[in-house]
Amino acid sequence: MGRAPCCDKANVKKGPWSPEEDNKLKSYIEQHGTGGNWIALPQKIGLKRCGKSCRLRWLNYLRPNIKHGGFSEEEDDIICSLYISIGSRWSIIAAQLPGRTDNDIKNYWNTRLKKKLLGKQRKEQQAARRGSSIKQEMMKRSGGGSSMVPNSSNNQNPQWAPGLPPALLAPIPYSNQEPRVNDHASIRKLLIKLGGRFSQDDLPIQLHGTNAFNSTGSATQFAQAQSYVDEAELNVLQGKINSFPAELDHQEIVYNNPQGLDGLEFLCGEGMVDNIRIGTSISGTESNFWGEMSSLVYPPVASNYGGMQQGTDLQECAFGELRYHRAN
DNA sequence: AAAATACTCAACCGCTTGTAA
DNA sequence: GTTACAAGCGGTTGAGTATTT
Repeated sequence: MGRAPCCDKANVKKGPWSPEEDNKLKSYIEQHGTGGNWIALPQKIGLKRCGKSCRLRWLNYLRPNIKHGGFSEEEDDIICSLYISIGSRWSIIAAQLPGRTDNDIKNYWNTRLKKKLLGKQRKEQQAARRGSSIKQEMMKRSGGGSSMVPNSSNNQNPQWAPGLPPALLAPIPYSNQEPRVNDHASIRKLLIKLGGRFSQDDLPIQLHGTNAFNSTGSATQFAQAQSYVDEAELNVLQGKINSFPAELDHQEIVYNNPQGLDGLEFLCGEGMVDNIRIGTSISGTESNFWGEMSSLVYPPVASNYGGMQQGTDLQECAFGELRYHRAN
């Protein structure tokens, strides 16, 4: 048995809003507010629209102080930075950009920002190819084989082409099987690796320097973002971890980042997750970027990440974090 | 000039979350 | 604790527009 529809679909108008409809909705809300019930609102004002549609129209277009288009470089940076930190939580990202709506940011990201970044990626790829062919040529001439020479078994090693992860060297992952899920993770990786204005180091600083984290509202929003990691997700995560093939144990789970974990199977298959460092499987000394990022972005949970980095049970840490945020 | 293709973005859909009864 | 319902959210669609061939 499915959910009851929120409105009578047969008697509801769809499609673009007319100026008359806009005026009706706007003037009513300006005078009376929403009345706390969007579903009832269209009937009150004689609009043949679904309540959800009214809400969306108001929030995205009619509400005062809405900005459209013309995203600044600063806004780009904030969006990218937050995307790295929290993924496609558009409403939370929008909360950091006054006058911007989640829909606007989402569209902007999907249509422009992502491409902008992929443009950077292509440049990096070209540079890498140039670099690797020179390297190969040099190796041929020197006659020396090396473990760094790519072959069928180790060309997913991130150490090959230093500074460029497999994600940048491989074709843009847009397979039929996993068309989008992994996109979040690979783009995040790209953002991190691209350096420059999106470099790992300046992200948190930049965010603190802007309005992103210094308002009380932001703290709440980020606590909310954290609390999205619920028990069910953790169970799924645990399942994924348990089912990891042994050869992947040098890779790193993106802690506390459910969207990064989505599509993990694919990432592992493609060798796109650099390091997995879970519990006793932790190895190597590379820094845990997500952990570090999160500890900077979400100061209250830093201790938990510390615990995880020392090999503390993942689930316990994550639950501890949940408890913290829910208690707050 | 016309057709094909690419791009943008407003709006919809369906799922999850929060909350009141 | 359970149920029902509205709000909120992110993913997706499709019409309109711009650009390329």
